[in-house]
Amino acid sequence: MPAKKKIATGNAGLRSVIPTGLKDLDFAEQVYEIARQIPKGRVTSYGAIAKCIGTGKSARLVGWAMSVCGKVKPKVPAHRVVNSAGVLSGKLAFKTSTYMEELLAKEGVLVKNDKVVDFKKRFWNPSEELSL
DNA sequence: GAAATGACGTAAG
DNA sequence: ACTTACGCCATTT
Repeated sequence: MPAKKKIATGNAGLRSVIPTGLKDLDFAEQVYEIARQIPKGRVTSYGAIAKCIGTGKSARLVGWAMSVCGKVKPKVPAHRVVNSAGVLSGKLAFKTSTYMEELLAKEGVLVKNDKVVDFKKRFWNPSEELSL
């Protein structure tokens, strides 16, 4: 019964980057809000974010939201979000195919063969850390 | 409107 | 660890 908690973001700019009548602007806002709270040097997964929001099974939608996050301001640390296997599945969406890995390395997160090293230890669970 | 697509996830072989 | 298959849901064709 703890219905989803609405997070006030005021992402007015988001409207302009989303094409036609997007229904889940609300969803996207929450995804970004959580993503921005990922501590430096930590990573999380799409599914974890989806679960934290409450949609649970809509991990794909989190990925979709991230695909347009590059146009959103303030900037979203999308490089800290990987899939459940710890793979940098979205690295191709960055400026260069190595940019995502570089950003992570810069924050102390080592990436080997497109996968986060010690992913389990680096994993940051929003549902727990945000005390939801 | 049906079929395909996708920065996903879990289960099974 | 890798591949196949299925479920999920908004967007695109």
